[in-house]
Amino acid sequence: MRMSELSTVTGVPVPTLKYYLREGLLHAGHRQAPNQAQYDDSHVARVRLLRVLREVGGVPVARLRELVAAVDGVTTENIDAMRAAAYALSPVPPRAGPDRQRAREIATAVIEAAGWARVSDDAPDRENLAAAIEVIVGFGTHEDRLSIIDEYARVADAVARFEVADLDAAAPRDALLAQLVVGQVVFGEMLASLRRLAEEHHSAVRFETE
Amino acid sequence: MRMSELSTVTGVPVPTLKYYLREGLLHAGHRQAPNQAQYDDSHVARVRLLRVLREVGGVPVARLRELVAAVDGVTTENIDAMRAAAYALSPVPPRAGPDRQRAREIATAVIEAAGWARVSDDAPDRENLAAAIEVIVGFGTHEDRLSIIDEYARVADAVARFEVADLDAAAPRDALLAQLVVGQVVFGEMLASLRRLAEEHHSAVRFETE
DNA sequence: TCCTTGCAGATAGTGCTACTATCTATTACA
DNA sequence: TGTAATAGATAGTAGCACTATCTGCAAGGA
Repeated sequence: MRMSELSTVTGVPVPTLKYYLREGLLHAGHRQAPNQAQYDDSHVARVRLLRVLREVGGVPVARLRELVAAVDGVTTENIDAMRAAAYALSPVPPRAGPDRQRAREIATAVIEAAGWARVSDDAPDRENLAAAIEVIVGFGTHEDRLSIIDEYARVADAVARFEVADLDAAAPRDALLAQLVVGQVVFGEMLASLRRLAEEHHSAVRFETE
Repeated sequence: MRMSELSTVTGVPVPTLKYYLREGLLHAGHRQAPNQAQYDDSHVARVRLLRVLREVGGVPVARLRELVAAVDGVTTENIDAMRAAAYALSPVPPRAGPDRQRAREIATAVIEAAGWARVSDDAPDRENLAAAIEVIVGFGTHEDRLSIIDEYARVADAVARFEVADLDAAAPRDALLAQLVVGQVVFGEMLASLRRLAEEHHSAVRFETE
């Protein structure tokens, strides 16, 4: 198919497709002449993945680039590509405050308590977790808030267990990673929405009846 | 205190404070001369709230304006201010695809099944939830993925229940909202990090041992 | 064959957001 | 007294994600 057809099929304007090509987010079409190229289903799939990540996941284009590099890497094992994709979805942790070191220790303890032995030492979410814990520790006077973290970890474990089990191991890597990434982003957004809805309900119950 | 002191106390540059004044996010100081005004603790609290919302919550300034209107409204109840804060934290839903209507019906059913009767009809997260469901339905062939949504809702319910119980109802409104926002955002980030860590562990277990 | 349409590649421009800088006239305070 | 700070107004900036325009060339129907 030609670019205009790719555009109509995906609903993405031609200039935007060109932009994605320039940015290396979309692989070039099969060149047939200096100014002619053919696109196929792999392009359609890639564009759809990019749009889901941008629109649903709010992933910035710079992140998409790293992520796409992981998806396209031919030399790495599946697990390495998946790890790279997962890392690309981690936000940049906020700058450390005075309690960060202590928070890091708590984070390590939480990960150990959850039994996540296969998490690598340089996983960026170790730092993100520490950053969140630092804020929680620094904000309230309640030390007992920390007891809830292991509870959260159990919840996360159950969710992740389901999602990983749901992956289709036989799928080609593109599809496998797309499934992982879409699962992470979309299910993550869904959980966030559900959480806000639940909070609206419970705060209404609490503050309207007092 | 004068503006420069407000600036050093909050860590926000003077031009930014002036910007917030212009935008109506920060109430004017107590005027003592045509070019002199005094600021007090209420200004410090407000600036802190604004920064928490912007930096931690990523709330756009346009949203802050709505939120501040709710906070400052003298006639509104706490619950209205809290609802406004919660709405400000909801992302703008992606544009609807062909399955959105069906997704909306599923979303409504999920909310009902969870027992969240106090969620208002115009809660933006109804649409966000529908958007996420639409992607899930549209992406995979598995219809049985939908069964997990109620599971997620139960998790969200437990989390929200804890967080709302932890709020200090006696605190001044700016502080109460800051607490709500920090709770929502930070606990949300923490849960997301834990989720990615758990996914790394479980996918390592699954894909390295196969 | 002509001629309209589409294409690739390059460069430049747009719209939005959240500040940031500069200017003027005035005031505080060491 | 004079330096620094202030309010208010206006203009400028940086980053992001596109979007528009231009050039030379190719494709495919009339």
